[in-house]
Amino acid sequence: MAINKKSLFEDEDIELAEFAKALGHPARIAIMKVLAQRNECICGEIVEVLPLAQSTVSQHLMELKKAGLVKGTVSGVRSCYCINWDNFKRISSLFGVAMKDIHLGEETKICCD
Amino acid sequence: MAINKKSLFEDEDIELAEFAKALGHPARIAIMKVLAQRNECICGEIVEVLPLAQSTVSQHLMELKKAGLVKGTVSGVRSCYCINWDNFKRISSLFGVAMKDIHLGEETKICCD
DNA sequence: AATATATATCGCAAATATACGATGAATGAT
DNA sequence: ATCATTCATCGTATATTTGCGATATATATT
Repeated sequence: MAINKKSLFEDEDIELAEFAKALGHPARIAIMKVLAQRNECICGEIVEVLPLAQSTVSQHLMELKKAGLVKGTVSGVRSCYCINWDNFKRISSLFGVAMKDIHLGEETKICCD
Repeated sequence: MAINKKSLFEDEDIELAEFAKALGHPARIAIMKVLAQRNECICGEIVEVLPLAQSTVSQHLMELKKAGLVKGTVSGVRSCYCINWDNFKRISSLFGVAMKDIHLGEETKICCD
């Protein structure tokens, strides 16, 4: 019974995992890259770049939004998405620090060989 | 029909996503932290630290192994797990660079407000 | 040899994710 | 007012993930 046990973990671990999970699909990595590269907000151009149906891209965008990495507004017929920089900077930095902390454990380790 | 379309993405995006996905669960974040902190390889001590059944922890370890972030050897009755530093350093660095690249896109952006 | 211990694996159930086409809602163009 | 365009959402099918208990396996211990 796949009960959600995630609330039993530390808040930081949950937050880090949510960030990682949001980026845990190549489509969403690609979307973030596209959003970062273009100088204006993007709409359905993302759909053209990705090898996925429009509805599927929409779902991926929703997930990135839910994770706080992206925000979107409607401008006429189109929807305008862009990176939620405040959140992205905060969480990606947190993640980077966590990775660096893990890395600090390397030192004296010679094991599992 | 959930066909696997992942092979249609760029290799780098796939690799980054696999790394992120592997860390996309608080249990696996916690495991990596524990492995990094201890000075010897850990076995079932991980089970004691996590709020999950032994079999579930074993599965999470398998996933980290499959993603190349962890390696394990058998030593007697116990299993010894530790971080696969070569791989971890390479992929986490790749991921860090990708995040930094995304970050470079911030500049002139004032949108979606 | 018999028993205990540690861990992996199997089998299962439920939840979540992935993907698409079809449809709906809102806006822009004619 | 009608039609076209853009995007979100719904419904659905399938795949994957998450989780557990039960069982199997391999090594210590007695």
